[in-house]
Amino acid sequence: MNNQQAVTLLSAIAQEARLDIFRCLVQAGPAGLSAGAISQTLQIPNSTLSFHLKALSHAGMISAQQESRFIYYSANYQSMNSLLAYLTENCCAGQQACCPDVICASSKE
Amino acid sequence: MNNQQAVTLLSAIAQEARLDIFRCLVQAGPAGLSAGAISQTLQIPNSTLSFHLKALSHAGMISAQQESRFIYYSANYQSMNSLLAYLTENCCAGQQACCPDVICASSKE
DNA sequence: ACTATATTTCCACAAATATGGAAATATATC
DNA sequence: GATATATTTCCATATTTGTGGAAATATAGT
Repeated sequence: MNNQQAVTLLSAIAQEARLDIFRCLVQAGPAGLSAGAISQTLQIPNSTLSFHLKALSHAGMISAQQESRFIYYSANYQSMNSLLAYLTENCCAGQQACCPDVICASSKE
Repeated sequence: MNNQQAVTLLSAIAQEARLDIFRCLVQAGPAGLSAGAISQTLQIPNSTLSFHLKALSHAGMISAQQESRFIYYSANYQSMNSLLAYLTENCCAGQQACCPDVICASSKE
């Protein structure tokens, strides 16, 4: 991960509609959701949704997988985690206690 | 943390110069760095740096603290961690194994 | 007050981004 | 091949964002 890659990923989710879409997919899990399901859940017009899905996909934040007439989109967990790691890299120059463990509550139960 | 707050924070660091600045401060620790030190380290013109520091500060990603002639900027670790938690909230609807613990390597040693 | 240093504001311009209706393009079913 | 559904492309427009020189504003030391 470098600065530009991180900016690409961050820009992808630094937008209300796209952040909603991304979190929706993060919570949906690896199976993902079809464009239609996302459109219906989040009440986003088709053309607008398509624009944002493309942006997320192009940035590498999500992946698309065709299945018959539907296209299933899913979060790219690897990108997400690389990004989070980049942001916190060498945090506080090695002095503890500045940032608690908060990643992925679901992986902690 | 809600969608708009998260977008505000993400937008703040979704830009090459600002991401550099932010990471610089994350690594500098709570004591922070003066505007001049940042300008010198990252080779950013004063007016441009000021613009970006203001953006980061206004978004709540960093904090400013005056000390004599200098203004020390430091990362707002609480914002950062809230943001990371929001992104990964309810990840995979509770099924493990999608996202490893990656937060703040320095707090793990 | 004068000088030096630190930081911000002002400004004008260039570039990128977000929006949604209408039409076009898949893909499946009858 | 006709029809229905899913998704994308096209387009024009409005808005936001990034840039850096020059001038203005702090703050400290002499």
